[in-house]
This record gives sequence, C-alpha cells and structure tokens, in this order.
Amino acid sequence: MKIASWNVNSLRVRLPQVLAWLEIQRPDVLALQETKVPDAEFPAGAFTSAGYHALCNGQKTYNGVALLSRSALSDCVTDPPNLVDSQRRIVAATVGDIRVINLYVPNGSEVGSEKYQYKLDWLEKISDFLASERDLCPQLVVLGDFNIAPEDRDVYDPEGWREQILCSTLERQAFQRLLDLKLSDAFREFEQPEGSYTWWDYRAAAFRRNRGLRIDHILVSDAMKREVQDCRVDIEPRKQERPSDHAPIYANFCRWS
DNA sequence: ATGGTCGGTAACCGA
Repeated sequence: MKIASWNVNSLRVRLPQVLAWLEIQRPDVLALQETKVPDAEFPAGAFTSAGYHALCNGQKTYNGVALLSRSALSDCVTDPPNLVDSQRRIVAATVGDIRVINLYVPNGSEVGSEKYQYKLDWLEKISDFLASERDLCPQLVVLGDFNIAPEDRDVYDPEGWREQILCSTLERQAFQRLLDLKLSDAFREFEQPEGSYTWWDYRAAAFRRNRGLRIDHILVSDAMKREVQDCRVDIEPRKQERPSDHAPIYANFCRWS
C-alpha cells in the first residue's frame, strides 16, 4: 500500500500533472495541499475517471486540502472541535483500517510576525487533535506540508537559515511535540541520499542548484511504523514545465489497500 | 550579481 503527499500549489494549474503522477505511481492514497479551489469547483470527475474517491476541503485563492483514495473514504473530519478556523487546512478520513490526516500547516511568513504566532498556536491545537485521533485508531498516518524543516540536515544551507522561518527553534520544538505523540518521521526510518528535499523556491534556480528544504512529511504511528517498507521523495514532477514548488513524497506499507 | 518566481487575482498578497 502506497500513501503519498503533494503540495500542488493550485490544483487548477497542476491537475494534468497530478493525473499523470497518479497513473505512474498508482498511490492508494494521495494527500494534496494548496489546492486553492472551492469545493464546488473541485475536479472530482477527473479523479473519479482515474479511479479515485475524493474528499476536498477547499476555499478560494488560499490553502485548501484534499484526500484521494482508490478505496472508499469514511469518517471525514475537516474541523476539529478545538480548531475553529476559516482557513481550510485539514482533511482527515479513514481508509480501510487506517486513519489518514492530511495537514497544510501555516507557513508563518516571518519569525516573530503575527502569522508566525498563528502557526505556533495552530500546531499546539493540532497536537491535541492528533492525540485524540491516535486514541481512536492505532493505525495512524499524519502527512502533508508541515512547513518545518526538522533538522539542519533537512536544509541546504543550515547557517543561512538559522532561526529563519521554517527552521526556527520554536517551530522545530512544535514538530518534536508531534513526534512525542508516538509518531515517527517515516522518511528517517530509512537511509536517504544527502540533500533530500521536498521544496525549492521558484527563484534563483533553486531547484537546479538543489537549494531546498525538507518540509513535507509522513508521520506514522507505531502500528504503521512496523509496516513501512520505504519512504521517498519523487523529484521528477519538480523537473517538469510549470511545476509546483514542492515534490511529492510517498511511503509504501506491507499491506494490501 | 544581496535579487531573483510563481499563483490568484486584478494592485498587490502569500509562499
């Protein structure tokens, strides 16, 4: 079973690339972020034709998440009780016996800004939600765009990014608190190439120079950690014309969908 | 080379 995550930076623009990627990689589940499309305009038909069920939680212009799955999705949550927010950043659902939670964590803009505080508050609240979800279902996968590079090795220039947004100590501590919920970073369960990243700025030919950060993650509960077989970044879509600034990541689990 | 590029939307904001 393959579970993937991809910040597409506008599903309208990236739909052909997403459909192509579904055909090539055949993930059982794909979590999308930054769809930037209201639910009424979500291209559900295209995904149905491709063999996927879809759940969307979108809005105009900003944010927006969705879950695609080859098998049915149930028990959808978009608004945890303690996270009242007009920004559409969460969609959770059950696939078989696995609880999948797709997150688009706020970017935070700049350390010390109002948006930065919103990000930290949001992470605090999501932590409570994840704890309650974990207690309901031991087979838990939490994935998405976390907008946090957990360690220096996840950053192409750690000194240049020291205490900058995506890398600050408070953000890294917030990420660690998620791991403290007995969740593991699936990517770090395996040997990985140095310079593995999931996001590269559009500017300054950052991708060509591999000036990236690893800010998209797949976190797994202990029950799922026992079954994870590999976790990779697929940089092929980032090489294409008009790419998202993020690459997809995926993990394979030793079970059928 | 201390800037640079996207997407959404309609002058700039967010990333």
